[in-house]
Amino acid sequence: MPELPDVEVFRNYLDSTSLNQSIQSVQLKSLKILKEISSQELEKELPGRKILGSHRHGKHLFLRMDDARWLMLHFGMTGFLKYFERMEEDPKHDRMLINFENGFHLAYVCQRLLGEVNLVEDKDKLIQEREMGRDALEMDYNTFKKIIQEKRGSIKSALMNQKYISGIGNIYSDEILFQAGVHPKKEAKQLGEAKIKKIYQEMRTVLTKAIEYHVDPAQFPDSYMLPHRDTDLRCPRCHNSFQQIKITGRTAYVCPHCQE
DNA sequence: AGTACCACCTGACGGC
DNA sequence: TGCCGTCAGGTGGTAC
Repeated sequence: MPELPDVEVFRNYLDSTSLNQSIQSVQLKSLKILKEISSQELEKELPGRKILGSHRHGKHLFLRMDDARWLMLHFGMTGFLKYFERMEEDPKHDRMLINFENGFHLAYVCQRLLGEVNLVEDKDKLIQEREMGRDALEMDYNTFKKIIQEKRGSIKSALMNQKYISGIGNIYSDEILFQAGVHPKKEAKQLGEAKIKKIYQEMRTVLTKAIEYHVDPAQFPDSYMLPHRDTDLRCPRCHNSFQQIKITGRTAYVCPHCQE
């Protein structure tokens, strides 16, 4: 799931459930989601603290703790959050459990263990150290244009490169390019200014709308690719079949008739 | 600076 | 029922 819109939905979910509550205890159930920090440190440092707010950068979620540190969550390909009271509701692949003093629990769930949890003093320093690009929804047009014009390779891999633009993954890059009528294999450098502008506008529209629809494909307009990806595999415009091609190892869906 | 390929992981699905 | 290959909305390393 977790591209920019998914993580924004997680953020809203967290904000409406888990803020300003004292943490009683924390359990790490898998060490594989930890890269820079030990389970002992998390289990020792978080109890007694509260989450005061949240910030999203691309696909990363940062939770601001009341000691000014940041709990960083990345969701890999299969992660999400769940807030619940009864332990029977604890999801199957819970990897970290935050137990609040009010009796509720927040689970960080990550089936394939490709996500990461970390606790840092300075989130901006981490963003810089890990060379994360500007968040896709925070990026102005001129910066976007410069990035696209300077990149070699396909427009799809340019959009998905987190080092330049943070937040867009396989699904939403397909959707943005479908809406813009641009073929994902098109060389970024060869795009004219009108097309770059169109892609930029569609990037904003698609990501914003996806958040509004709570990333639920059933709520997307029929004119979007997403609802058709897992069903009829047909282009809602021309009704021809979507083609599946490989671009830098990922499966891209494309309508050869509507995208050039 | 690109791409191709592998690795990290778990699990679902189709073919035999 | 079981085994096997393949694939999955992410990312990082390596070789070319």
